[in-house]
Amino acid sequence: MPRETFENLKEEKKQRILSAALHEIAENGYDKASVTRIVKEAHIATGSFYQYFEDMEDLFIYIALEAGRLKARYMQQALSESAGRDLESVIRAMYLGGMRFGLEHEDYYKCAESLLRMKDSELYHKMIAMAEKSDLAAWLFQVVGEAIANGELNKNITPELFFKLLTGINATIIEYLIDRKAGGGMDTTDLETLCELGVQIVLHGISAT
Amino acid sequence: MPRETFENLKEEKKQRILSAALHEIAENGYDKASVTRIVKEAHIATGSFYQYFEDMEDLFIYIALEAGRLKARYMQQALSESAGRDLESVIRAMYLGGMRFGLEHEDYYKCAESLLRMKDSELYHKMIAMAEKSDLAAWLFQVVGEAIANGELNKNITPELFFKLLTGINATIIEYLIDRKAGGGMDTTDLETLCELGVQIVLHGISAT
DNA sequence: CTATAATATGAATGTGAATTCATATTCACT
DNA sequence: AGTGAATATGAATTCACATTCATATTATAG
Repeated sequence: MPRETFENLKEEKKQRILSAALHEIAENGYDKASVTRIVKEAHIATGSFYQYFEDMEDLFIYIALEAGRLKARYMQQALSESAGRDLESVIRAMYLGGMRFGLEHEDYYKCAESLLRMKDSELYHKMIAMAEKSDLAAWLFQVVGEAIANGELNKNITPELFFKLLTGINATIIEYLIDRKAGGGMDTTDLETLCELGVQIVLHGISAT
Repeated sequence: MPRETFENLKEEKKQRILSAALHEIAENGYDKASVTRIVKEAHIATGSFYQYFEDMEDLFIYIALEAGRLKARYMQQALSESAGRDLESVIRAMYLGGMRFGLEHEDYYKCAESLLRMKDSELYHKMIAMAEKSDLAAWLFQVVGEAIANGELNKNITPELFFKLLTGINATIIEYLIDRKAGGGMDTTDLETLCELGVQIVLHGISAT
């Protein structure tokens, strides 16, 4: 968690630092992000950085938690727009939330991705723990448990593998989406279409439905 | 490509260096791998390393190419065991080959993964180019093209997204597999079962078949 | 056995980046 | 304005490497 001094900063400066950090980490990933470049881009002195954060790790934690909170809001929003609480609806909400978040906060998304790749760091475990405590996870757990009990799912799927596949497929689609956006060819209908595609692939695979 | 001196080394020493490098890169990834640690683990002098390789990048290239060749062999083997050349058979062969490779050469697999994450490096592009020239890729391309033309696939899938999903799902399952192996609970039937699960998920999603 | 080339070695050098620290500036309050 | 606390600054320090180099050892051939 950042020091008091950071919280006390004028909003403008705070944002300047935050977006420089976000940009740097999104671009270079967790391991190669450099304090030197961040302070240069934010137009603050090197020493000031350590006035605000213990060290690099401290900054990472701040950004990771922020990303987590932000994404959670998108998830809740999507879930509140959703009609049912059946497996398909919950997956759809999760995908829609995730995709909107990734598209509208590309930097946060990339930072989170990069952090989730560092499977050994404490930070990774903190983020996983946080995600597992969310309402969405609770719902998913319950709904998947029921679906498995009812024999609705392929009998070899474990809940653990299910989650990995679910998030993996979502990540694949979000990255595809981000690339498409960078390439220029994107309109709003694409998001809905791709989201539905993701849901259908999870449920019914790549075959024509 | 390594220097002559490396090729001239006694097989035992060559393997010692190679496996130290493999281990180091698998453990710490492309960016954080350290020459110092490699030479320590391989019991050679720092200077010797530069007798064998131009620099770190040179070593990476060597390992990446080696991993590519090794994986290609697994793919060919799986494909040669396979009956048909239809979409399902080709996907199954690809998954089986990938999973055996990942399981039997965890370090090579992890190195390749880490390299494929560095989307900007030249090495990344070299590896992609290499993969795209393979027989398997050619088959997949043709078979997917036909399936799309025949309306067998979900109409929103593009070949590009198809490949991302295919490799993404495979990677998810391989990682699940590696984790399981590390945890101890693994026998040979698991591989076949999980491979089939992967194929069914790609084709028909998570629903009971 | 000698001479020459090839290989091995690890201390020395150079680099880039994180972190600290002594000093300067600004702020908040009287 | 005056005073102490909070904040800002960037040069100095450390550190962990990669890479080089002068020297030592080993292999090869005559």
